[in-house]
Amino acid sequence: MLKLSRKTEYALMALRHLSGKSAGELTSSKEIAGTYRIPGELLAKTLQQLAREGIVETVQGPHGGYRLKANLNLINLSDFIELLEGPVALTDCSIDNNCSQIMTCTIRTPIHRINEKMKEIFSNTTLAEVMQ
Amino acid sequence: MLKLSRKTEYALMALRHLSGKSAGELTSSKEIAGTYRIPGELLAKTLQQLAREGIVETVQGPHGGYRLKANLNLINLSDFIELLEGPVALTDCSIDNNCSQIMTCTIRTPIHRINEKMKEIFSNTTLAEVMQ
DNA sequence: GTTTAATCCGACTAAAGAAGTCGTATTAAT
DNA sequence: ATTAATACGACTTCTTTAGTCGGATTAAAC
Ligand code: FES
Ligand code: FES
Repeated sequence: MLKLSRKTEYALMALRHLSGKSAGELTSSKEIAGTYRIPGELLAKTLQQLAREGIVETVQGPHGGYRLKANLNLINLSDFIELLEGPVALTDCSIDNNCSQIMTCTIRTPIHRINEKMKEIFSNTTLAEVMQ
Repeated sequence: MLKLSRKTEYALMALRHLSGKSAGELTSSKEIAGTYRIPGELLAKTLQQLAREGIVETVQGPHGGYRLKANLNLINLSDFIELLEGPVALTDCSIDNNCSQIMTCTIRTPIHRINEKMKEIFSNTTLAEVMQ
């Protein structure tokens, strides 16, 4: 139904929170979850994923937490979404060819065209812009 | 995950099939389902919905079936998708305000901006173009 | 007027995906 | 040693989507 997953939403909110902090400052996932009433465990896992991808940095142990690592001006929304929820594809066949309709489908090419335009919007939007 | 539902896919394929027929000619839902290996009952229900919306016309009884009614140049993809699967909204709050995060959310406005661009793409595409 | 081949439509079930929870391990400051 | 944080996989629950079924209606053909 063309909706972003909550995971993506939470990730964006977390990044915005982090980008409001002074450089190097650490924030616990608990603080963020508490502020926005987000399920803590879920946010934690999401932040861990962002850490693996080099978007945030983590410090373990008491007083540990997360802080921004990547430059949000250099990450586009398309890559970010694909990171968290897989390929941006209106249909299965938009990316790979695992679509069950592939042999008989008559709308593949036009849908693909629209898909490209959609991806373009996301590609042309940086995470920094989403934080504004 | 930003994917169209199968219902929408099937509906588009059916419309394309119908638009290949000569004006006034009837096609049974069974013929279409058979051609593209689509579950018959599901396609039938979808066509019935399109009929209620005035996009196709139906004739009951033996030798009955469906034929195009609306001009596909005059229907945009945005309306079509919304007809079949509800509002095009990246988040719950993009349309109504039923989002659970509404009080604390910090990314509402930027997401809304992107949502508008996305809808614009769909609005600027007619069904006729998708049939090409 | 009976049979038949189609649409009609709601209710149901099954499958898939998303969201959230839990348990346990690791890390490092105090 | 204790504590407060991250790390991470497995699990459960919830929601949505996909598909099926049963029975009604319609109208052509015989
Ligand atoms: S929808 Fe996948 S081939 Fe057309
Ligand atoms: S996602 Fe709904 S208010 Fe932000």
